[in-house]
Amino acid sequence: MNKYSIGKFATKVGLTTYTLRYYDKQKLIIPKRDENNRRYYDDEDVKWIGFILHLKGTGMLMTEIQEYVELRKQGDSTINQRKQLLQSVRKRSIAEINERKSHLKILSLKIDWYDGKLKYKVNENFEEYIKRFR
Amino acid sequence: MNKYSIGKFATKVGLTTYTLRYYDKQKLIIPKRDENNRRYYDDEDVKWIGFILHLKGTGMLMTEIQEYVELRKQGDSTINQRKQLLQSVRKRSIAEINERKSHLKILSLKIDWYDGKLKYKVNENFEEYIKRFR
DNA sequence: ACTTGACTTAGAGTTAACTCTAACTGGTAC
DNA sequence: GTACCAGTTAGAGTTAACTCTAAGTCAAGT
Repeated sequence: MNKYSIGKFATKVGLTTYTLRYYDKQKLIIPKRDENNRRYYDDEDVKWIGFILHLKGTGMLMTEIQEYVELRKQGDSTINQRKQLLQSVRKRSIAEINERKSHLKILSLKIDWYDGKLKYKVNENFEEYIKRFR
Repeated sequence: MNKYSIGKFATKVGLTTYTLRYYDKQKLIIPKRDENNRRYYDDEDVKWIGFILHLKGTGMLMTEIQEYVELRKQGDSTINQRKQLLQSVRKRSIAEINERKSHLKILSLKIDWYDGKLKYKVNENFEEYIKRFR
């Protein structure tokens, strides 16, 4: 099994040693220690941090990930709870994406409207323009 | 033309008076003043704050909105610059959505994997499971 | 021997966008 | 006449997630 010092691991996963010590303190990922009390990470940790980064990428908060870690530590009896936790994050994340998309649509319409002004010298105001779409 | 005090306007647009004074200070939306130096907002401001909130909703930063405001103040000669600014925000926002979606896909797969464990007592590990999709 | 990289605790600084408090003034409505 | 809403400046506090510094120790590698 490969062993990585905090520095090597940081490079491998694209984080800084500061962040990793911070995650350790926050109990997101707690590495083992060698005989000199130095942290070392293994390939399981590579998988685990990878998954954590996916969770973060969905907008899951650190406190929620901590909760997830707690449940995980308790073993298979908490699988249903973990699933529910992820489902609620999923729901929220999808809602956030949809909201952002709807704002993005307005922004896109504004760009189109500018295009109309620039290319065809259209002079309808944006509020009227926007009504004709959506 | 309707006039709104800061309090009425705050209620109307769903912000607080603190936030509106902050936006004033930040030059996002600068209302007119009455004879007693009190801010008042009109229907143009309603439209404008609405648009600002759409911009914010796309993830556009306040500094970028300030830049946009600056250009707008300079009149029609800056339309092309404004369009370009919005296009760059649009591009970034779409990229962020796509990234979030890709993380969300992994999270969804994990939920499905939990389902397999719970309903069908499947025992394949997640890393193997995940390889079969995407 | 010396550099490098690890360790510790404790706490300060950063970023973005608010959010609120203090302490005071002043016009409007009931 | 008093409550209410507005105004001001200045600055502190909040949230999330880092990010970095200080000041010191300790062990391995060249």
